[in-house]
Parts: sequence; C-alpha cells; structure tokens
Amino acid sequence: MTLLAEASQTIVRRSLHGELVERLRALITVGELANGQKVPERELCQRFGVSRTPLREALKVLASEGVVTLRPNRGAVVNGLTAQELTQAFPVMGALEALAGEIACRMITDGELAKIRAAHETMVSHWRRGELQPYFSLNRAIHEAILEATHNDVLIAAYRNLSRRIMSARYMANKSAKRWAQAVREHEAILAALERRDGKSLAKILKSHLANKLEAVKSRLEAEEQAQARIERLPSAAPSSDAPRRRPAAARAAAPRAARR
Amino acid sequence: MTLLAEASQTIVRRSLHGELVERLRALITVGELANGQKVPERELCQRFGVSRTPLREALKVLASEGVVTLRPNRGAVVNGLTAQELTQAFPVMGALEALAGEIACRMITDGELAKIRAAHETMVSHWRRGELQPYFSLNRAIHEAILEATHNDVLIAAYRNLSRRIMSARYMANKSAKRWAQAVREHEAILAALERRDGKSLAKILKSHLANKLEAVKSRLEAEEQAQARIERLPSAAPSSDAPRRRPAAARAAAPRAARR
DNA sequence: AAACTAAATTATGAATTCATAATGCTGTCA
DNA sequence: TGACAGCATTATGAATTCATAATTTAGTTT
Repeated sequence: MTLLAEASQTIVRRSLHGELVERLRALITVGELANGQKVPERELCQRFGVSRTPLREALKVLASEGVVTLRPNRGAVVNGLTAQELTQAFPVMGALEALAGEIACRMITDGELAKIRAAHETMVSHWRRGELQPYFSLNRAIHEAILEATHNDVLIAAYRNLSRRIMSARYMANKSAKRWAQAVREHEAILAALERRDGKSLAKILKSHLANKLEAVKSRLEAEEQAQARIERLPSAAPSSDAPRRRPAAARAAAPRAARR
Repeated sequence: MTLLAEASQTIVRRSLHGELVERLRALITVGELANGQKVPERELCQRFGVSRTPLREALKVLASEGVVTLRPNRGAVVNGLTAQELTQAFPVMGALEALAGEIACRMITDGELAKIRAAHETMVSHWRRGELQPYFSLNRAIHEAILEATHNDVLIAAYRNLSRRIMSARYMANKSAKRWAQAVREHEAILAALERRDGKSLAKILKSHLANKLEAVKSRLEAEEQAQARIERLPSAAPSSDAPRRRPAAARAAAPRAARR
C-alpha cells in the first residue's frame, strides 16, 4: 500500500543523476523533448544548472531503458514510442497484469483491500464531479496498490518498467465521456473480483481493461505518426529551430545505430 | 535467428561505458565481485585502465538494473540474487516464457524452425559426448532463437532483463547426469511442440522446463546463503581482505538504502 | 551557380581536478 | 585499558579540462 500513502509524504533525497533521470523522463513524456529529437546536452546543463557529468550519467541510464538512443560520438536522440512497440507491449503487459491479478487475489490482506476500496470510492466521486486530475492520480494509485498487493517485487519492477514507457501523461488528457464511464465500470468489476478473491476473472478483467487503455493510446499515437509523416512529405517545409523535424527515414536508416538491448 | 549466427561473428565495437557494463556484469556473475561486497572503484579503474568517469557511468546503469546498489557518498555494493528474489522471479519468467511459446508457434517461419532443429541436433550430439560448454552455449542459443522467433522486441527485452539477472554461468557448471538427460528430453518435447505449432503445449513445456532450471538454481543459491550465514555466525572469524564478508543484517537494515525501482 | 575541399567551429568522450563527505587514526582522558 | 574527540586520510560526487570526432562554414574550382 506504499503508493497510496506516498502521495502525502516528504520527497525523498535523491542523487543528482537520479534527479536528472526523472526530470529528463518528464521532459520526454510531456513532449518538450520530442520524438526523434537530439537531446541538447549543453542547453539542459544550463537549464538545470549542472555540469555535463551527471547529465550524461542520466542519459546512460535512460539509454539502458530504451528511452533514448546513444549514437557514438553523435549524441543522444529521444526514442519515441512507436505504434509497433506498443502493439508488441500489448500481450506482454497483458500477461503481467493477469499474473498480478491472480497473485493479488491469493495474497491481498483485508486491510489492503479496504484501502483500495476506499480509494476507489473517492475516485468514483471525483469522476461524478468530472475532476479529471484527481481521478487519474487515484486510478493510477489503485493499479499500483493491486500490483503491490502481490508483494512480488520482481513482478512489480517488470510491470513498472513497461508501464512507465507506455502510459505517459499526455495520453490521459483526452478521453471521451463514454470511455470514461466504461473505465469506471471496469474498475467496479475489478474491485468486485478482488473482494471475491476470484483470481481467474480478475485476470480477465484486468486484461481487457488494459486492452482498452492501450487501444486509446495506440489510436492517438498513430494519429501523431501520420501527422508526422505528412509534415515530412512536404518538400517546401521550412525546418524551424524550435520544432525540429525527424530526420528522413533514409538518412536514419543509413546512420549507424547504437545497439539497443 | 540473429543469435545463432552471432556466436561466430566479430565482436562489435562498444563504447567504453558499455564495455564496462558488460565487464562488471561478468565479474559479478563469475563471483569475482562477491555478493554484499563494495565495488572497488579505484582498483577497477586501474585494472581496466580507464578513468573513474566511464566506470561510474557503468555503475549507474547497473544500479538502474538492480545489479548493484548505490549508497549516496558511500559507494556501490553488489546486490546479489536472493532466494526470495528468485522465488518471485519464478512466476514472472513463467508467464513470459509461456507467452513467448504461444507467439512463437504462430509466428515462426519454416526457415527459423529448421535452424533451431539443426542447432538442437548438434546440441544433443554434444550431450552424448558429455561436452558441457558447447552444450550450454547451444542450449542458450536455442532458447534465444525461440524468443526471437516471436519477433516481439518488447517481450524479448523483458525476458532478457530477467533472465540475465538469474541465469549466470556458475549455476550451470554442476548439473547431475540425470537432470541433464531430463533437460535433453524436455528440449525434444519443445522442438516437437514447435514443429506441430502447438502453442498451448509449448507454453506448458517451457514453463516446466524453466521451473526445473530455476529449482536447480534455487537449491544451489540456498546452499550458498546458508554457508554464508554460518560464516557470519562464527564470532572469531577473521575477516580476510580478499573474501570480504557481508555486513550483518542489522547494519544493512540501518544503512540508508538507495531507491531501487 | 553547383560541387567539392579544407579550415574553423562545435560536440562528444573521457581524464583530471576540486570540494565535500566519510572513514580511519592518534592521542587524550576517564 | 577502553572510550571518545579531533585531526589526517581517503573516497565520492560533480565540475572542469583536454583530445578527438563530427559538423559547419568558407573558399576554391569547374
């Protein structure tokens, strides 16, 4: 239940490079560092008031997560999520969610369950009032709480790894009223299955709940990619400095690619 | 089929920090950097003939993988696999293996399958001749090839992440003749299911094959942990410099722990 | 004017330096 | 003799410096 409590807690003391890892991640998910864009080392150092050493350490970490790609002697570029990657992540997340649901049903304590139920009720009331932001943060907290109820750190880490790369803030902003209501119903079902300790159904519900979420992300992502492609096809498009274009596919393919695990 | 081919290929040019990540990983799996041991920065720099900068970059990456823990201002320590972590990894690896099997059955081409079959036959002949090392490398290659046949990079990455931390060379060295024969039989069954494109059975076989592997690792690990505990309980044990002891549990618990995602 | 070449500039990778925190050591005092 | 305080040493985190690779710019040639 760590995460539900964590919200009101003091911010933990972080090392400089650790802090930078988070900041950079945030810049990327918010879109301030756009997709194929080169990471402006010097500029970021000035902005954060740090030297290159910790920034570069942070970039190495992000590269090992696949968030950026390091091109030897040519800097780092943001490695945006592709529709393909999302499609591939789909079954993997599903398998992990399903597993989490089953384990959680076996392991969850009444206390943990009560806290999740309470969070759920609060979340529903936010939904009724149309309060998007608190709804999302509780939504997230509930999913995390279920995950943590498994008490399986390896599973938690594996899931978060994927989840972090896929669910970013900007995809959450636009959601239809219809889909929103459906999501709330799904959450009701999730709670019910948990309370019945019905692992099999919970696994199934979580999987389809996830599927809906990912479909939303995917359609949005594909729209973005098409828009991107249109811009790139315009021959007269003047490259502006603050909205740098992706390098054309041919050039990208020719460039030596850093190995990505 | 990249991996089966890779074995005979030239070593790729790596960046310094990337090379160091691999070297350190190797030192840890081989046991030269033992479990709770502090990572000797200066010494390793001399040994590899590099400055601290790339070494520290490598440590940051390893920390983000959970291989080492960074204690602020107090250096990095090796974060050995615990029996608990292994127990937790069990169902996660199982879920991923099962998924990989199912996808592979749907996706694998005849060409890929033929290559795996060939590798399998070679592997069996190595087994007959009792040649351990080539057996293991082909074994590994076959599992990788199945994984790659899914053509799902996200799944591949997730699986490797876990696998790398769990399967290390030293656990492979001692295997009973009986267990070895059983493993070969399991591999026969895996191939057969693949050739029948029978995803469900393949998933099941892979899962139990994995379970056997992990059990072996676990029993070995637990033996080690108990030996460790015995040493620590000896009050007169002279701490030798080249085989440093783990810090006692109480001290470890009191030490500020770097956040481990 | 377009294409190629060479110098100048800039960015990158890595070593070195520097400030500070942690650890070890020595001497003092109970 | 043993515990503690204060100094010396060492290790760590981060900035700076330096060598080299990449890129841009200017100049030259056709």
